[in-house]
Amino acid sequence: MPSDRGLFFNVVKASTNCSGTFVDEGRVKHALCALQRGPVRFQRNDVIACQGDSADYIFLVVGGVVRSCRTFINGDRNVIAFYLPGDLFGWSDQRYSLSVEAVTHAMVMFLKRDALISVAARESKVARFLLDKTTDELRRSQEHALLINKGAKCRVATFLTDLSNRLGVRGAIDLPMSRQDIADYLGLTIETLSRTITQLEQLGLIARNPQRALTIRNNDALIRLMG
Amino acid sequence: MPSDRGLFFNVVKASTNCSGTFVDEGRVKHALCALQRGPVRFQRNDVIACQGDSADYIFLVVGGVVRSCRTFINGDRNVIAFYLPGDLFGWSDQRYSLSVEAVTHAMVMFLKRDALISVAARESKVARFLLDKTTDELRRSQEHALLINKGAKCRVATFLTDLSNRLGVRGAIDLPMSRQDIADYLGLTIETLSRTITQLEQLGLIARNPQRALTIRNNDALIRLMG
DNA sequence: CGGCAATTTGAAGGCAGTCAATTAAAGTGG
DNA sequence: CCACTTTAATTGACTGCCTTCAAATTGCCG
Repeated sequence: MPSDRGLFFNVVKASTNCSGTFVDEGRVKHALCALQRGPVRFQRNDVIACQGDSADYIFLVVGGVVRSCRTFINGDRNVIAFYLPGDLFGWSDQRYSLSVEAVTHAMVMFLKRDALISVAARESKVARFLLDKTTDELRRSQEHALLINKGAKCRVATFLTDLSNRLGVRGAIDLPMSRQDIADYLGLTIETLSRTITQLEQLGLIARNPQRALTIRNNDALIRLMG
Repeated sequence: MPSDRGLFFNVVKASTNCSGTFVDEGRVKHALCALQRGPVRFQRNDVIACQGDSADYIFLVVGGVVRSCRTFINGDRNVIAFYLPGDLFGWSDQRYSLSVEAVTHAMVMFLKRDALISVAARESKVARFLLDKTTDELRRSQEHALLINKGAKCRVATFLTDLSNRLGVRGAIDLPMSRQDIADYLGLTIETLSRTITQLEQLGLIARNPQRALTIRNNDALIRLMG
């Protein structure tokens, strides 16, 4: 793992996939170092940022899994997205409209938004990085909105397939998040989620493992369920 | 209305809200002119871009209303978003994952994506403009995903409130889109949508007008329904 | 081993969907 | 301008999926 100092620079550099193309690597590195705070460690379910807080920072996940969600006055909660290492998010003006919380133990880097934008104004590689990350998240969000109109089996099948892709694992998926997290993300109750998982198990598409892990037994059938 | 030539430049300039801050206005204008095609006129329900097409262009709505949607093999359709004049959208790599269609007669400007990105690399104002538009759309998309988990009355109330805000009208809203469009956007059937509108009417929150127009009679109660 | 939280399973109810019919509105041709 | 056709929108009756409420089970951590 790289040193914390310059970590964000390394992420940008790796992401833009073009070593040595910064006009002045030292200067860029220095600028990015100056605006980064952390990474900060968080425990499971810690609140990283709260809806309503002044939106001064953009977040970069360095380790673990993070969720962004909204909690309503009646206690209902919706999870908007899960973020994995390398994900950059948290664009708001004025105040956060969503809370950010640690799903697992997590390491998160805080990037001062204004400073980040002014670095982007000088360094087109950084600007490009921000745009790429944001369009990625937009695509994800749109797919998420589409997903919520489907039946429970499709939602769960899609969730499991996407997650195993994002985690880069084949076969056994060690679910980082609770049933409640998944249910709130998929717009289901935990009961319906649990029943749906049971159905997929009985159909032979997946198997339950110890801990929270699941094994995909019939990937093709799972993908077919996604429609 | 401004001349078509340099239209995109004028949009960027107006949006960045800082006249005279481009280092070389003439050069920037020339660069932006070179990458823009159109605006092109479309009739109601015309397909502007089709899911699966090579994603070479970004779209800027100049007039009318546009929708982006996905149609599934079984014929189901979901509307992801409606775009109004000034909205910029269509980020995909390789191929569009959504179709873009005219809701009303519409004028759309086509911006070559690669050219746009390379202009953005040289002009930080343009890069900032792209990032702002994209984060705006991301916020909208996330709110949309949240909306679909709510009851029908809340969805419709939120839709009407948001639309009247975006259109900048008070009282009477001349709905630009069909019931089917709205239903597909809200994740409801047209029957449920129709019944819900009737309910809101009977509650005295809205009134039906000739054409497709609606009048908001009790804005506070409508906002209360949004939760 | 005991206690608490998370998950699973069961039974009953509600909200939106489906199927079908009616009404209203928009487009066409005489 | 009106009769006719076609499409969009509304209304009704019934079904089904997911939710709600409740209980049992499992798993985790002291």
